[in-house]
Amino acid sequence: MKELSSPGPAAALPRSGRATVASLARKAGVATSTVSRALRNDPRISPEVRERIAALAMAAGYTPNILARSLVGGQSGLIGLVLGPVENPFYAELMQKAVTQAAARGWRLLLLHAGPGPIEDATAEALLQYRVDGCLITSAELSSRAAAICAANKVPLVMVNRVAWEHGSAVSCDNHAAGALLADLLLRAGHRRLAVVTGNPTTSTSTERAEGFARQVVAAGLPRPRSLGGDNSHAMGYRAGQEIAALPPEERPDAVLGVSDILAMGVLDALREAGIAVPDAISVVGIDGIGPARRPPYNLTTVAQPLEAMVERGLDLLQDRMKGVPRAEEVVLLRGTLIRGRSARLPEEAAGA
Amino acid sequence: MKELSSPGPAAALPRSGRATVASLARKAGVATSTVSRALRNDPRISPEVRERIAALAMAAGYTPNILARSLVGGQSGLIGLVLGPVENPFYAELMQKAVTQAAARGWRLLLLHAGPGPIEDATAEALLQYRVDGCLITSAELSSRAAAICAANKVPLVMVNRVAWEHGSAVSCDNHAAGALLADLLLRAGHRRLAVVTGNPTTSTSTERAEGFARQVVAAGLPRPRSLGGDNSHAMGYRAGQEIAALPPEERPDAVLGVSDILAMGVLDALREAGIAVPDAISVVGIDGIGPARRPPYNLTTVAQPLEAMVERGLDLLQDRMKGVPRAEEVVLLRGTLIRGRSARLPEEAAGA
DNA sequence: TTCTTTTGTGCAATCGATAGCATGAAAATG
DNA sequence: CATTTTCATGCTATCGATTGCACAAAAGAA
Repeated sequence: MKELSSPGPAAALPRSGRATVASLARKAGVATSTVSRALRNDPRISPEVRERIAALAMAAGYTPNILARSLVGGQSGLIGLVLGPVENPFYAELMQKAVTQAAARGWRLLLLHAGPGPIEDATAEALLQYRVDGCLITSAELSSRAAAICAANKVPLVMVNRVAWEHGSAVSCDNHAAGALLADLLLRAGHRRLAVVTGNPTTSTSTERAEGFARQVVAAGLPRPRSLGGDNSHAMGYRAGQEIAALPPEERPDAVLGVSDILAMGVLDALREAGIAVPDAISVVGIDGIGPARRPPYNLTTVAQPLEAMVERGLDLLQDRMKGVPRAEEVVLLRGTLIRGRSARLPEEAAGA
Repeated sequence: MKELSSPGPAAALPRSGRATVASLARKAGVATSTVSRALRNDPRISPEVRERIAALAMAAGYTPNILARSLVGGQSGLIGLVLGPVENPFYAELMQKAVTQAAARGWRLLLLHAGPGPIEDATAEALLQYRVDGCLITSAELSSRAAAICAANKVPLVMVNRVAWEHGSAVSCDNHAAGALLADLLLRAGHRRLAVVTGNPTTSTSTERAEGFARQVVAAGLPRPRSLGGDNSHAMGYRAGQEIAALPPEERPDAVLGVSDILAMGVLDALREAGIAVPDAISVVGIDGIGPARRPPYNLTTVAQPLEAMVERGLDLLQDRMKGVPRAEEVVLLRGTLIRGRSARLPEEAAGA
C-alpha cells in the first residue's frame, strides 16, 4: 500500500525532518487541504478520513508550524512583553501571572526587554518583525519608544501598572486611592508627622501614590508630608530610612509611606539598624503587596495591587483590540486591598474608602 | 510618476497595511527579488537601485516579516525560555541576563513558562509550533517533559543551573566545589558543629551543594552535618532557622549553610528574630549571590554564581548546536566567586580551592 | 565587428498552512 | 429514471520573503 521510502522521488519527510501537512497528505494519499481540514476538525471531512489522518499525525508527531499559519492567518499568537527592572519582585510576579494567563488564552509571550535601561531599537523592532498581535508594557521611560512603534503600526498596546500618555490603553491600580487610603488610616491612628519616600518622579505610579497620600494629609489640615527618595529601589529606601533616623526626634516623622514595597522595605531595614522601633516609634507602610514584604522580618502593612486581575484586564483589553473591535483607548483602574502587617499602627477596623 | 492610489487595481499596501517586499517592488518598479536582495545588501544589486529601494523602505517603515523569512530560512530566531519559580530572585536575574545576551546575538526569547508547577503540555508544544531554534531551561521537574519534546524533535537544549539527565547540555556553577569551599572556610575559622539547609532534594543544585559541603566536613573528621529543609524557599529557611534556634545551645550548630541564598536569608531572619547573634553565635552562609542577599539586613556571605558567564556559555552551547555542528552533549561547570559578607566568621584571606 | 564574459534583474519555485472554488459521486427529490 | 442537492475532496492561489536559474544588456577579448 504505502511505498516505503525509496530514497529518490517523494520522501515523506520535508527538509526539517518534521512532519508537515504535505508529508501527511502524501502518506494518507489525500490532498494537503484535506489534511488541514481534518486536523482542524472541519465537519466537511468524513469521520474515517479524519481519524486516519489524526492517527497518522499522531504517529508522525506532527505539530503545525505556527509561523506558516500566521503568514496566511495574519495572527501570530505572540504578545510582546516589555518588563521593568526585575530586581523589583513586583515585575517578576507580574511576569509569572502574564505567562500563565496568556497561555490560557493560547498566546505566547515574546520577551522583548527586561530591566531598567532604555529598550534598544533592535529590540523594539522585533515587535514588528515577529508581527506580535499585541504588546504588554510595564516599564517606564523605555515604553516611550516601544509605544511609538506600536502606535505607528497599529499594534494594540496595553500598559500595566503604568498610565499611558500618548498611545495605548492601560491597566493600573488606583494609586491615588491607595495613597489616600493609607494616609487616612495613619491619620486616624493618630499619626501627625507624615513623610513619603518616592520612586522615580517620572513614573505615574510613584507620583500618583505620593499625591494621593499628600492630598489626604493636607486635607486633614496638616502640612504637606516631607518627601524623600527619588528612585525606586531598596537602596534608596534604605538611604531615606537613614535620613529619617538621623533627624532629631522632634522633627522625625511618626509615619512613613514608601510608595512601593521595595522602598518601604529599605526604610524598615534602615530604621531597624538605627534601633528605631517599628511601629512604636514610626509606622511604615508600602504599596504593591510583593511577596518578600510579607515575610517575617518585614511584615509590611501595604496596599496590595490586584495583580491577577490587572493582568486579566490587561489581556482583555488587548484581546478586544486584536479582534479589530474599534475601541477607544481606555484606562482601567483597579482598587488595591489593604494588607495589615505589623509595620504600622492602624485603627482596628479598616474603613471603606 | 507614481500613480497615487486609485482605489481599484494594484494598491501598494497589502492586507495588513504594513509594507512588504511586494509593495516596495511595485513602488520601485522592480521585482520582489530585487527588493529582497537590495535590502540584504547583496553586491549584485547596483548601488543606485539599492539606495532607491532603501529610501523607499525607510519611507514606508518597512520591517521584514520574520515569520515569512523563517518559513524559507528554517530558522525562527526564537529561543524557548523555561524559567523556574521567579519568586527566587535568582531566576529573575538570570532572565534579565538571558534577554540581553540573546538580543545581542539577534535572538528573541519565547517565554514559555515561569513559576513552580509542571509545564503544561500545550506550553511545551508551543516550543515546536513556533519552531524555536533552541531552548533554555532553568527549571527542575518540569524540564523533564520539555526536554523529552526537545529530544524527540532535535531541538538543541541547554539547561542552566541544572544538570541534564537524559538529554541536552548544561551549564552550571560548580556546586560541589562551592559547598566544599564554604565548608573549608568555615572549618578553618574554627566552626565545628555544621548544619545544612537543603532545597528540593530532586534538584541537582541542592544535592550537589549539600554534598560538597558534607564531604568536606566529614573529611575533616567531623560528623556529617545535620540536614534540615527540603524545599527551596524563604519560608523553609525560616522554619529551619527556628528549629535551629530552638535547639539546646550545646546541640546548636555554630555554622549553617543554606544551599541557596533564599534559604540562608530565611535562616538569618529566624535567627535574628530569636535573638541569636550572627555571626557571633552562628555563622550563616549561602550560595547564589542574589541581589537581596547583599543588602544591609542580610549582608550574606555567599558564593556567587557567575550568572553572566553562565548565560553566555549557555547561549554558546546553543549556538554551536543550532549551526548544526554535531557535538556531543556537554556539561560546563563554572566556578563561583566568594562574596564575604558579615553573616559568617571566616579566615582572613580566602584560600584558592 | 563578432564572440565571450561580466553584471544587474526578473521569473518562478519554495517554505507550510489555509481557504475559495471546482468537481465527482452519492443521495434525495420530482 | 432524470434531475437537483448534498457531501467529501481535490486543485490552486495566497501569505511574505528568499533563492536558483535564466536572460538581457554592457563590457571585455579576439
